Formats: sequence, structure tokens, C-alpha cells
Amino acid sequence: MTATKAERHSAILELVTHGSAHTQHAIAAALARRGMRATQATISRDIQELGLVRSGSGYRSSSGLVRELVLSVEFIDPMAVIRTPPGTANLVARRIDEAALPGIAGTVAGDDTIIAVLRKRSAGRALKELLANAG
Amino acid sequence: MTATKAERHSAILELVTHGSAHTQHAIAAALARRGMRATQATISRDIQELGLVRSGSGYRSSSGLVRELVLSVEFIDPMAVIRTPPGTANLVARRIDEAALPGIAGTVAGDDTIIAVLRKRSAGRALKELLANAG
DNA sequence: AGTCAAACTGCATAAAGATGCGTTGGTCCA
DNA sequence: TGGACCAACGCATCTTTATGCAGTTTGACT
Repeated sequence: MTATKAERHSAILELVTHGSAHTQHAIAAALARRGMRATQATISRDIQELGLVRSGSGYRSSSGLVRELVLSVEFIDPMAVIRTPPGTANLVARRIDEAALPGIAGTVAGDDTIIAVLRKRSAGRALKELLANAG
Repeated sequence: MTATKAERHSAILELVTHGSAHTQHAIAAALARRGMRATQATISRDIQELGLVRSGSGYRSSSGLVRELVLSVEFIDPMAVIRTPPGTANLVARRIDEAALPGIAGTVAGDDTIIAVLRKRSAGRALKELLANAG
């Protein structure tokens, strides 16, 4: 492998975002064009790890919606302040609660703002990943 | 068939809501227990029509979150007018598009309102099923 | 350096899902 | 009533995805 697994994951997410990920073979082919060798079996595992779902004729991120609802995330030790569109804070907060990240002590949601209390600084990364990728 | 297609769809959505829809064969078996006969092929088509997605080990509604953003749905032949919280109409509309319901010709989204153009009246049912609970 | 454990991947194959085609049962209209 | 038309299905089959297993690579620790 000339490329790392993380690079491959990034490339796959990019394909998904562009809507050009219809089958796992197609993804493998697209990766090959970028010089990344990987078999369908590997892609299958990648997709599982990235939490992607297939709907209709292509793959997409399962938490795309949450990601789009998150306007900003700011860390102020030991909390994270998350801004969302008006009236949607509860939705996003619930999604965060459902993820049950061990580093998150709890969340409070207002109308367009969420405050999450972190048990430790490192939990910030997990939270950021949840909001930026798949859950 | 003693049961109608709509009843079967409702039953499937209920299974999905309860998280007990892991494979199409399993769904067929569950339906059989309720006295509804249907083959995997039919379930496959149903799932397409209902816009469900398979993630990990089971099917679920692609619109769990979307559902909560939908304030109201009104049908005015041949359209559906959907109200959402301010600023979220585009999100919901995109989700509807992604579900790729065959009966929906297209959607336009403003700030808090979506208009979906239906190919036929019956598509309204599918849309309602997508946006509302096991109806 | 040498060793062990864990992570990663390909191969082969099983499992799951999609679809072309033909049949059936209903509806509409002359 | 007879026929045209059409949505809904099942069957058989093809495509797409998941996975058990074994070989290889990576890293941490002596």
C-alpha cells in the first residue's frame, strides 16, 4: 500500500460527497485512478467504519444532516459550545446524547445553542469527529 | 394477498421503528407472522418506495431527524407543502431528494417551506410515510 | 535485533439485495 | 360482456455486499 488507510478513508468520503460512489466496485475503481489499490472487501470494511449508508443508487454519510445543522463548535475548557439554526438545538443535542460518547458528561440545549460538558479535554476530538463525520 | 400494499408498508415501517428489520428475508418472515405473505423481491421494492436505508445491521428510516424538523405537511394536488423551522427547509428538502422516492418529480425549498411536486396522487402517501410516523 | 500482539488486507465464497419477465386480478369503457 | 390497460407480485437470476481465514505489516516492548 502506498497510501494509508486514513488517506483512503478521506478519499472515499470525498467521493461520497461528490455523489460519485454508487457501488463498492466503483469506489475501488475510482481509488485506483488516484493510485490507491484496494479491493471491494476492503471498501466494504471502510464503509462500515465510516458509518456510510447506501440509499437508492449511492452511498452517503449517515449523519450528513447533523453535520449540516452544526454552524460552529467552540471549545472552552471543559465545555463545547455548539451553534445551530434556530429551533434545531434539541435535535442535534439528542443526536450527541445518542452517540453516548464516554467523554461527554451531558448536554443542555436551548433554541439554537448547545452546551456540552466534557469530562476531559480529549473528548473534544471525539465530539468534533461526530459532528464532522459519521456516527 | 389478503392485505394491501399500504398495510404492508405500514407494517414494514413499524418493524423498522422497532429496530427489528435486519434483512429483507427477516422482514418477509416478520410479515408472514402477521399474516402477510410477500417475497424478498417485493420487500426490496417496498424499501425502495419507502426510501429506507440499510446501515450496519439493519434498516432504518433515512429521515429520523428530518421527521422532527417537519412541522406540517399539506397536500394540494399535485403538490405537497411542507413547513419546517426557519433556515432548515433546504436540509429537509435535500433529505427528501436523497430518499429518491419514485413518485416525487422534484422539490424547491425556501427558508422554512418546501414545495414538492408529485408525479401522481399516490406519491403523497409515500411522502407522508417518509415524513410522519408509521402512518 | 527479536518477539509478540494487534491491525490491515486480499482471496474465495456466502449472504443479501435488485431486476427482467411473465402472470394475475382489478378497473374502465365501449 | 369483452377487451385493453395497469399496478402488484412471484420466480429465477444477476449484481452487490459481507465475512471467515490466512498471510503480511506495524508497533510496542524487551
